[in-house]
Amino acid sequence: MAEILGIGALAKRAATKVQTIRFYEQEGLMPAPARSEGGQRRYTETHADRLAFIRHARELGFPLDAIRELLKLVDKPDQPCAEVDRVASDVLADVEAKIVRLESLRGELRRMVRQCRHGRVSDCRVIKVLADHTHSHCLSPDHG
Amino acid sequence: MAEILGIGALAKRAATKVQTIRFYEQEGLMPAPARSEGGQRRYTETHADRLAFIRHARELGFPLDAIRELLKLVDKPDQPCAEVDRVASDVLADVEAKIVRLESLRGELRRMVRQCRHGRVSDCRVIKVLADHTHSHCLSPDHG
DNA sequence: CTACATGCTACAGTGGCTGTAGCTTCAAGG
DNA sequence: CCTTGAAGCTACAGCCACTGTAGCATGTAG
Repeated sequence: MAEILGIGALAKRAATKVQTIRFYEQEGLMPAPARSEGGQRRYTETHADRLAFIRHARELGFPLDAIRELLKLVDKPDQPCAEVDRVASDVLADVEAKIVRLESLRGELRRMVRQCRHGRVSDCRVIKVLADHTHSHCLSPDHG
Repeated sequence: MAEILGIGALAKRAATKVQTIRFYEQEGLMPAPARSEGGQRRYTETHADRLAFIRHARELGFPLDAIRELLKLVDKPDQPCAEVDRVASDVLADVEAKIVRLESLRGELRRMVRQCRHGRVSDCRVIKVLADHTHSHCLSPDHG
């Protein structure tokens, strides 16, 4: 154990790109690792764990700012986890809001596409709906 | 009728920012309008209609490239509208794919937040799930 | 004629990477 | 030991669709 990893090996483990790891370091999400004599980054298991944490959080929709906050909290393990809960709940609320909006868009788009009679552009329902500045075709006009 | 609009008035009508209109002109979505003696943009109803079309399409999730394509098609009203239909269907498919992904994320996040026992950070389920590199807590590990 | 609002261009910043150019270093084979 | 090719380095541009800012010029109402 206590394996030493080059940036490429670390990237492969976390299924990321090399540049992404350097970007996280630049952004303060990953700590600057030791360097070889020639100046190349040398990582440990600790780094691999941290990168896995970041990637998993990203996959779940946490923005980098939220992840930064979580990483700070992880270093204070005796504090209550209310803050952690809040960060996760914020991300959840954000995801839920996005779903609501996208479902509304899906409805409008489906109706548009369904009404298309496959005639000429001049008669196309899709074009007509899009050109309709009054939004009178829309079920809810607040998709803006 | 045939009202002449300054860029501010046009922006207000379309509920956009002034800069957005200039950006659309730069991107070739809005035609360059006439200018006043002093060099300020002077718009007509035609411009207002075109901007409304662009905004409505944007609200429905059409990317600018798709809108560019639609605007070209609008200028050929005698062609069949299969292309229009395809562009709209692509956007719909994109929206549907995003919904599927977000619903999966919502599931993971809800389970994470629900399992939080509101104790110490060191025991926090949210942190544990995120730190779990094996994704064994996840219903579907392919949220990446 | 004087304010003050509006408009102009040009450019930087957003988020989260990704790609490129032009170098240097590393590791394996001969 | 030497070469070769992969991998790494820094620094910067690009993606999308805007948004904001700086530093001026113009337009309009009183």
